[in-house]
Amino acid sequence: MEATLNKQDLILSAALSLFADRGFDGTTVPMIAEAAKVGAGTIYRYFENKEALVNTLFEQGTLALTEATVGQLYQEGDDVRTQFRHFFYGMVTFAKQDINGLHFLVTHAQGWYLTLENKQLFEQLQKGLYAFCDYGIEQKMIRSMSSPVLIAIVFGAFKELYNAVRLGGVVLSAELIEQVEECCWNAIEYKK
Amino acid sequence: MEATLNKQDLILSAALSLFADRGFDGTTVPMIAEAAKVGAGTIYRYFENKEALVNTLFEQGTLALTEATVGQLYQEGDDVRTQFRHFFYGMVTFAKQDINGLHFLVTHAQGWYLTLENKQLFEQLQKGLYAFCDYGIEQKMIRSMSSPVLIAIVFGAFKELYNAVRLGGVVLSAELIEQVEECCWNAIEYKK
Amino acid sequence: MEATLNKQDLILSAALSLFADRGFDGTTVPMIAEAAKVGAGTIYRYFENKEALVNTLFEQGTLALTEATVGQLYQEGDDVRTQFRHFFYGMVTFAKQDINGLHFLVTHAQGWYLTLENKQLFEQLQKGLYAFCDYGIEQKMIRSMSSPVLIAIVFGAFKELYNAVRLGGVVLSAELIEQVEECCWNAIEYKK
Amino acid sequence: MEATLNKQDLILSAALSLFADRGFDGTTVPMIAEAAKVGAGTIYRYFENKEALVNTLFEQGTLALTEATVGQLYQEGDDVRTQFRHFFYGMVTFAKQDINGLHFLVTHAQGWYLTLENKQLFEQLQKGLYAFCDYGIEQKMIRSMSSPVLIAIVFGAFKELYNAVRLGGVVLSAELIEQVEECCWNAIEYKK
DNA sequence: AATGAATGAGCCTTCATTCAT
DNA sequence: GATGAATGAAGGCTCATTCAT
Repeated sequence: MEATLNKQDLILSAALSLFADRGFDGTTVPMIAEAAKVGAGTIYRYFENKEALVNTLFEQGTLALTEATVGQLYQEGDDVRTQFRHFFYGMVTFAKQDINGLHFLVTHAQGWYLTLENKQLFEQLQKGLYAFCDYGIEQKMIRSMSSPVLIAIVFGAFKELYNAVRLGGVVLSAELIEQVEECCWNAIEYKK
Repeated sequence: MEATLNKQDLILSAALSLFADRGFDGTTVPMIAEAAKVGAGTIYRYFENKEALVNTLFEQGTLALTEATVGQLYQEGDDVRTQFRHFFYGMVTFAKQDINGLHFLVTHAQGWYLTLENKQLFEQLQKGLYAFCDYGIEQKMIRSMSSPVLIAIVFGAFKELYNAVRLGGVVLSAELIEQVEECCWNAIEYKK
Repeated sequence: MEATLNKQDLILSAALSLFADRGFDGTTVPMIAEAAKVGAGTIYRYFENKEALVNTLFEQGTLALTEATVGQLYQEGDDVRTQFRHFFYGMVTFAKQDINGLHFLVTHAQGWYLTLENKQLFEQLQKGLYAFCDYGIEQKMIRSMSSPVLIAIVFGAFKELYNAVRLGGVVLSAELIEQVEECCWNAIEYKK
Repeated sequence: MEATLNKQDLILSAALSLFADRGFDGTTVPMIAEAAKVGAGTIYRYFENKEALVNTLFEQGTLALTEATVGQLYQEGDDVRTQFRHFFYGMVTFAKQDINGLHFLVTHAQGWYLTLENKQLFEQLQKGLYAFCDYGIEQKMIRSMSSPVLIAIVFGAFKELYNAVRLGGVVLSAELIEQVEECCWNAIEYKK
């Protein structure tokens, strides 16, 4: 069944866990090899070096998160409140899929080892979210504030929450997620 | 003015910046020495090793943040809303004092190099904040949710915001801070 | 011929020479690596650290010397004089096999880096020799003196002699060895 | 009373103990400073560097041992047996004076840090002893053997014995010393 | 293709030596 | 003269990377 996981995926998956837990610099290639159950040399058949590996993970993650969030916005006929919900549940889905993926992305987004392309890719994601905020402000649905601040609030809250989940301190029920979504919306919604 | 800074403080300050930017494992002792403008060996006159250095910073930071936040709570005669404001402005003051300090703390709180004492110190801080949430819930001023979740939301938002400030993407005016404080309160306040 | 020597043996052999010549603290790992014609890192594939390396050598040497000396004693039917000869030629054989081995052992037997096990192993060797002296005294073949003193005399003489050989100042012929053996026996034999 | 010991002597004395115990390379300058109860910098007021310090000790020791041994030989009217006794008791006196001095000399005589002058000084001492042996052989009082071998036997035995004393395993009474002297003489005396 | 032994650059740390006080 | 804080060269050791099998 899961024998279909090829070596490259094994390596990527092992590396993601370790990077999320210990950071790029705190993770050694032998650690990844052992966790992926491959020889250390094998990693270099699939990735030019350790930096290429982290950049591959970062790119995949950023693209997936972009798709899961920005990609949910602007669905025809949706009002800003609904779009926000879609955006939020996009993050939830992304986070659920791989509890480490989100933490890896946010803890490695400023890494010195990231390529310019990947740094820009992450900025694109942020800009997409800023644009949504600006649209919501225009529609008088979202508080009139600098959109990076608004995104920081929502995204920061979400990120911290899932970090607590990842570390085992919090268990999220569907109901709780719904409440958190409401909290986040309350934080940024436009008040008459 | 600042010529009074002794070598130990120079080292601590340089290390804090570098740890905040590159993480513990991504920062080398020679990097710290160069940034502090001291010889590499000098660092070992003040700190037993690199781990002792990071633990000193972590302890100082955690104590200061505890004082700045939990220490602001439960002032006589204050209602929950006012206490929250004090707590929030405590964080603002802390963050303003050393823009790297907050980011350092949160990015290093799970580090393998932390002593048990420091891990417990940080947990104490969290527990203090949870207790405040529970009190607010009891007073029907804060939404009835698991307090770690509430703290994650407020603290995550704040942290992300100041990270944006640290990275230069956001400039905080007094007015903007006030608004953010309101946002955070809105996120968690009790709704009839 | 000796192309069969594996890396571990190359390292052990190079380390033995250097330790014998310069002592443990005066020998650097890069020195050993160069002498063994391996990379410095390779040494750590075979030995946990420099101390483990010196302890391996010490253990091997002590066991071999014990076998070569104490192991020669108490052969059935041998009188004390013959046993002494066997003991002496056991040392000769040991010293010939590796001219550095004996000097390494005696110069490192008090080292702070030795494990308790190795210190005890060396003490066992000494005790074995003491026991032989006590036996010889009982048989009225060896002078009645404290056995550590008797052993110090014979062993010290032998050791110093082979150190002179090692340093190139003395060449030992079979005949000379025989004479030295007689000298040593004369030193400790029982006189009517 | 002993306040007359100046700093230089304090340093020399502390260094001698430490070198004898841990060897030159295993002894650090701060160790010496602490044992001598002076600042580390003070050592450099009296000695150009660590090597100069060890060479000073080695020179003093070699000269004193030469005086104590070779200096006792060839006293008018003494036969070879008596001269040997004087030589032997010269060593005893030397060793008694500073139990570490003898061990320091013999364990450091091949050190890479010794100056050529000091190496030659030590060789002179050896040559003086060789000459005595040759004289004794000529007089048919000492066994006809290569004199370095004879010296190795006597000196090696003596050295090892006093090392045992130094390490606390053996206590030498006047009577025991007399016996050991006899043993050593027996080892090398001419047999009809 | 896969491995892991081997390598050496670079890390953390120590310590001989200097120098301002 | 005496000190010990400061330094940086060098040591022990790790680990990213290569390559023979």
